[in-house]
Amino acid sequence: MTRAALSPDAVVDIALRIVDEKGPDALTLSAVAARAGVATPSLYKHVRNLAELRVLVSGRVMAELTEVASEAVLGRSGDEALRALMDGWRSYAARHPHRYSALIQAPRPETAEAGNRLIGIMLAALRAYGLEGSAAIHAVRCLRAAMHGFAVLEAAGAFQLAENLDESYALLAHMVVSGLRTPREG
Amino acid sequence: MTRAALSPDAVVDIALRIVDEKGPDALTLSAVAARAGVATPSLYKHVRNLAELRVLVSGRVMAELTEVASEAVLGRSGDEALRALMDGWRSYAARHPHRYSALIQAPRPETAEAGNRLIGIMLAALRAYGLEGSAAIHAVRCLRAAMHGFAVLEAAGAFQLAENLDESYALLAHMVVSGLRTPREG
DNA sequence: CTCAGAGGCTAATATCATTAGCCTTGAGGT
DNA sequence: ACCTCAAGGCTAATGATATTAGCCTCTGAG
Repeated sequence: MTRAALSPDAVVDIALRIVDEKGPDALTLSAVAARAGVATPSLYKHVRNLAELRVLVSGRVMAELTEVASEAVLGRSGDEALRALMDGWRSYAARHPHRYSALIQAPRPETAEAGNRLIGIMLAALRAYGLEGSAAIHAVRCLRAAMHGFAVLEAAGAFQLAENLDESYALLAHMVVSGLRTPREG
Repeated sequence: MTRAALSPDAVVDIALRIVDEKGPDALTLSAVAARAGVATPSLYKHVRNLAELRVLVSGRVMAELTEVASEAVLGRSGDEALRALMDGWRSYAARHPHRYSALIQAPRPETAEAGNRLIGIMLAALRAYGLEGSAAIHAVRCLRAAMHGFAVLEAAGAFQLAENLDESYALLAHMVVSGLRTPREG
């Protein structure tokens, strides 16, 4: 390494700080360069372009979320594991709303393995429900939709009323659990 | 009206067409002006700026969604109403994925009444479950999170596996219904 | 027939992203 | 001790885009 200086990871670090402070829309190469104390074009030595930087940021967020999720599930099973996963997920999103909003949902090869790991954790959290094959996939999708939907709306400040959000989320968790336990008619 | 020409509504129409065809990120004043056959600055005679245009677009989408939702709930009640609402919601999002992605969740005064109407419809769809006060609010939040989460992920192409999406969504609906019907342990 | 204003236009400015091409420095081989 | 070369910075230049200012021209109301 010819110089101390920047590196792709360092650029992503700075990007994350900007996202946290001013939201995903404020993530611009100019802003990153300014913080790095470097001219904008210099960043291209570390990152292909803005689009790629966004993907890298998203990947980092996904990794953090995976960390949180995996810790939540560790040593638990059944409803407890599921609730812990859901709580961890929401709490991460609530702690870092901008960062969570920077998550790119459209599948990208660069974040494919991180995404798969995350899905693996959800599958693990559902293991106790004895879902087979496709049933497990459907369950993961629903779990993901529920968690993500709530997280997005909460991060956007879309829940305006005074009612306690923890209670709302507890109901959401109850829906997931009872939906998995209750047999489906016809 | 001094001229046939443009109008705020016409501008939004064009904006919607662009969003539909190329996604929300392609919505730019240049693009709108080009389609309108007008110089970019002329648009400022009809719309305050790009941010406002986005809000107007979002308002239009919200109104359409309200229309779909209200039609779905009309003449139905109980599980049937809830499922019809959910199906209508998802089908709108699937039919117009870009448009759906252009929905702004952060509450804005300009779209407040449209949002309230939408929430009113969700409340109506839940009426048969006999929820009182706060309980109804929590239920609406969960319903909204579930529908929105699934719609966002589906629109983004986040569900990669081959499993049938209708089935996944049916499970989600089942979760909501059974969560509302099943009593919650303490 | 007049005239005010709605609605277009051009010119100008600022911010970004991105590319091209140059320069310096330090790590390693000789 | 040198030499070289590439990594990593830099400046200059280009091209979108948004936005503002200020001008011009119909058109419809009086």
